[in-house]
Amino acid sequence: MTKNIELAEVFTNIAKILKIQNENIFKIRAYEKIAETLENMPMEIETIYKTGKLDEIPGVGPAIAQKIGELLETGKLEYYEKLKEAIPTGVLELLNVPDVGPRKAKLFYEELGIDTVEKLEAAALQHQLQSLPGMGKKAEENILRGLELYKKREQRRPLGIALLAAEGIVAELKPLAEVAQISIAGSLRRRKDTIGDIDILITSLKPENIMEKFVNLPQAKEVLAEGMTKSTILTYQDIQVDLRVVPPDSFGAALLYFTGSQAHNIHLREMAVKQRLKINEYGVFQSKDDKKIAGENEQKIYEILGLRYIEPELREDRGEIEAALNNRLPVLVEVDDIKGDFHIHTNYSDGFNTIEEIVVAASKRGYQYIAITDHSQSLHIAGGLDEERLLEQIKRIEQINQSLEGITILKGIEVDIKSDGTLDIPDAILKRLDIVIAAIHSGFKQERKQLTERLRKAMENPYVDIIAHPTGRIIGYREAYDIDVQEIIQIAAQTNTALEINASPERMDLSDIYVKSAREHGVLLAIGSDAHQISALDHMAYGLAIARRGWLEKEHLLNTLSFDKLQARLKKK
DNA sequence: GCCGTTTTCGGCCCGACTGTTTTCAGTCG
Repeated sequence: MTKNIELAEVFTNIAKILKIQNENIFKIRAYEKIAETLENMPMEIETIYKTGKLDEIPGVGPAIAQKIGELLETGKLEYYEKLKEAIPTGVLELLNVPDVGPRKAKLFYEELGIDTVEKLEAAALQHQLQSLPGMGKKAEENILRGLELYKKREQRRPLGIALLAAEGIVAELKPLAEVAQISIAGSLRRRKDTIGDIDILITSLKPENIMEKFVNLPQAKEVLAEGMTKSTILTYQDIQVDLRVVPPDSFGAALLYFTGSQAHNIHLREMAVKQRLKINEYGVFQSKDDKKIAGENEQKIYEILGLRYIEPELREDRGEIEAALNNRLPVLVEVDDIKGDFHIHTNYSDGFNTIEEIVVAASKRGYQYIAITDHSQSLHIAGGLDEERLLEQIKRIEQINQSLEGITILKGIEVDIKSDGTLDIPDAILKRLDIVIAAIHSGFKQERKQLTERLRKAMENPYVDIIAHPTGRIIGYREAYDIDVQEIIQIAAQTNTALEINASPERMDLSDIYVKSAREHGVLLAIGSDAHQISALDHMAYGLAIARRGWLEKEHLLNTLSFDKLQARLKKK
């Protein structure tokens, strides 16, 4: 795990403990902010520390700079150790139970010695909570329900899963006569790679029927809350869905607010305050007389603040507001810009479809080219191709290509990078391909240095065009392997190797912050669907989401090149 | 604890809902 994430966790926990201790909320926010900054930073904090530039990071002052230094130098933090003596880490876990916040956690710990979720449940079942000050029967019941939700609550879902679920619900609600406008909001609208819950926004003057329909949806397993403006259900997939209804003239303000991110919203509201304005989910208001001056559309709200419209994918407070202010927002790549797919498997290895079936499907999607990239021999389990079968496939593709019009199949391979960094198909064969993508599929547990060197060696190979799924993470199943992504980006720039945005919903690799960093280092990105069947060609949309979240314009993406220009950009074979 | 196109001290985003309350605290997004 990278140091950034480790440090972020320490600062998050400090914030939680301080909350329980009822410290100054702004001090707490300072710790929360640095934790978030660390999580969102593509650079290693250690690198910045070594160059003595910690204080250039927004939100880092003398106190936090000292703490980062101490953590990096000693691996420990005296201040944090002291705090943990007062509030054990187990108590912090209580905060993850819905309806338990810092005040109740403190109450339960101090009055009943509750320092684990298990103890909390036992106490609730024995009705020990309802007699505590400020508690009551209802409150205790709510905690029990919170515990059920806590146990059910899955990890964050891949974007692909959540998006399908949300689109299903929108399709049910949209036809209702009372619905004026409907939109997906929240992190789903921002197309974040993983989704906690689904937010849907509707405008209407008559919400009753809409709410009625919503809580009785076939997808709804359980109703968690039901009100006039806000209801929450749990689906059979255990995904929480929030529906909010506002009047039509607040659509823009509500959409802005419910889309977030929270950091983006706070930044906008701070700007508004300086202009003697107030923004809430109903509109933009003048401070002097509370007069509403905007609300019906998002664009107008940005305009009033002196900003260009900011696409949802950019709203993470990662510099997009400053860019909008200076008219320097990227012109994000769009779906129509995509001319082809660089990562597709067939039934030559572990895919389901034939080359012919895939090319027909790709053609329907308007692609100019696709790369057939089956696994190579080391991946026995996936029926990887040895030299002989690869040569056979090359021949086959050349045959098929002769009969095609408007689309070309690129002869390719997803070649395995062996543990010593060599490839398991010799250069003499790679040379005969149009495109080579290389990937690590084994030896994930190697040391950081060794893994990074492995990738370096692969990128230095004169025939390797793209590194597939560069960090190897699988969402909810496997952590990224321990590579120095920043160094990989630099090597990619030096060797003119593209990095893949693997669009498979459980991979989504590279992730947005590294994509943005790659862009800044002049590295080209290449989206690959990693499709193993025709329907998965549509995963391209998820790859595009990452590209847009990584600030990519058309020119940063290999997939936007016409077939002719693409050939000129690939390494010479 | 951080920060500065009114400030190096005094600010720091905004509101809904719920439950236990006689006016508000806690939680959530």
